[in-house]
Amino acid sequence: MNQLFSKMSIQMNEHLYLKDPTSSDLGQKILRGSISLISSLGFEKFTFKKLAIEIDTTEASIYRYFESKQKILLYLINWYWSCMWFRIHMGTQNIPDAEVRLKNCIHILTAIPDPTQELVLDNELELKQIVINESSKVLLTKNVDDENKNGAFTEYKKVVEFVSSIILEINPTYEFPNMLISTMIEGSNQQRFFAAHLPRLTNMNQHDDLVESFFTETLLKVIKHG
Amino acid sequence: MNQLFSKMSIQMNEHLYLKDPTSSDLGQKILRGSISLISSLGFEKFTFKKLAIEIDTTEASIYRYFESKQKILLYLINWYWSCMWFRIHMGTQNIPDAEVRLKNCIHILTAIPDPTQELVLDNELELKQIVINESSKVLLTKNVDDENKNGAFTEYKKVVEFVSSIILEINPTYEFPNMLISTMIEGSNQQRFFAAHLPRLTNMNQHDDLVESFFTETLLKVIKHG
DNA sequence: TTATATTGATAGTAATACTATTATATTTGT
DNA sequence: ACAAATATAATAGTATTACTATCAATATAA
Repeated sequence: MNQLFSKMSIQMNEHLYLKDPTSSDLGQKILRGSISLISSLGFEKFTFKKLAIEIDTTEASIYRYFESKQKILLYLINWYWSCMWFRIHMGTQNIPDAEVRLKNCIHILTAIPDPTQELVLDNELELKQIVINESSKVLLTKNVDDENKNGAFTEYKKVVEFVSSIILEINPTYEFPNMLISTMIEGSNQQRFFAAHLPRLTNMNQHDDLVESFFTETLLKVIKHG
Repeated sequence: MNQLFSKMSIQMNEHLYLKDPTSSDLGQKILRGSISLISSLGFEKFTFKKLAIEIDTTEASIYRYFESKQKILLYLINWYWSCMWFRIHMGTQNIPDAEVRLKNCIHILTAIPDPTQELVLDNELELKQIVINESSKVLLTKNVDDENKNGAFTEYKKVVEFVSSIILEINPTYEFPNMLISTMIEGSNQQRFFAAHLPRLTNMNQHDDLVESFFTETLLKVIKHG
């Protein structure tokens, strides 16, 4: 049952749920339903009531799995980052050249994955869209520190540190590897949002996707001119 | 009365309010009060009821100035960007060397302003903090497109395009000036947030501020190695 | 087959995001 | 100085949200 959603098994942080949603039918309907509703309504208009109607259950039942809609979103985002962590491992194994490894990571972190080849989760594309549009709504809150203590962002931090270490292999004197990677990750999501809604803030449109090439060029220039 | 808050007069987009809040005593109390409450509570816990109590008026009176709390936040963000636009003009006038102009812009956009020298608004520091912590909550919504049509982001876009044009003066063949500047602006805010709450995503802490030096170094390397 | 856990059905509460109405000040034009 | 217009205060009310609580029905496991 664990594999229903994915080609890999993911161990999720237990502070994010009250009852493991992968362990039951209803739990999985909650995950599926929330992905689809958050995508379509946006996080502010997404409610447990609406989700209950959508998946034909009751608010009370959903509350047995998740404390709040914020926790569901944290769960989904964590799930996405576990998936990225997995893909980054796959994409850097047995590659001796650090620059090639870095380029693979940049690709994984900034490009929209090719649905015929690269997907690790069934709903990876929808999940990525949720990360792009909604993740700052649970990150930029007064209780980040509590969520952080509970490990809500561990997977994300692991990814950033892993890629930063590749940068240091290429240029051991480079001073800002973590800043560069977290800027790239957040920036790539923002640039996609801007391309869709505020194109004057970018140099691209929705049809020619320059995100990966922009960040690849930027990072290599910055790292190699130490 | 227009000058009560600032050393410059700012013409605010009239789609952002129902009644000009700079035109009355109550209006100015609403602005002051919302800046202080949004800073202390965070945007999600900020309500018109709480603001009404704080400034000793009623919800109904506040609703005569602003349609919703989202509009107040948009107003404040717009105000901040008008202020940045003004500072960027001041900081680039009569400077023939494009690289110096660019460095001044990077400073204005990424550094915390020196309170004894650089402030243009009384509440510029609080406003900047609100932009750092809250602006994505009105940007990343399903109605960005409507707000954008109403001109809610015009000042921001003007700033990005102005600085991008300086980049093109330095290197006319550079392909991604707007992406670089909007990534820098958003990134500098995020890096400050990370330094305060998720330091593993950065290479700094709250006490040694590397944001300006990181972005100055990055931008110059990227632009000049065409 | 009895005990246990899981879900459904229903109800209820406090807070939020508003709208509406009327009364009371305050300002302004003449 | 006074009527007219305007701004604000006071109060009430509604639909929705974000929960909590209770109890019955149903599936599952010992």
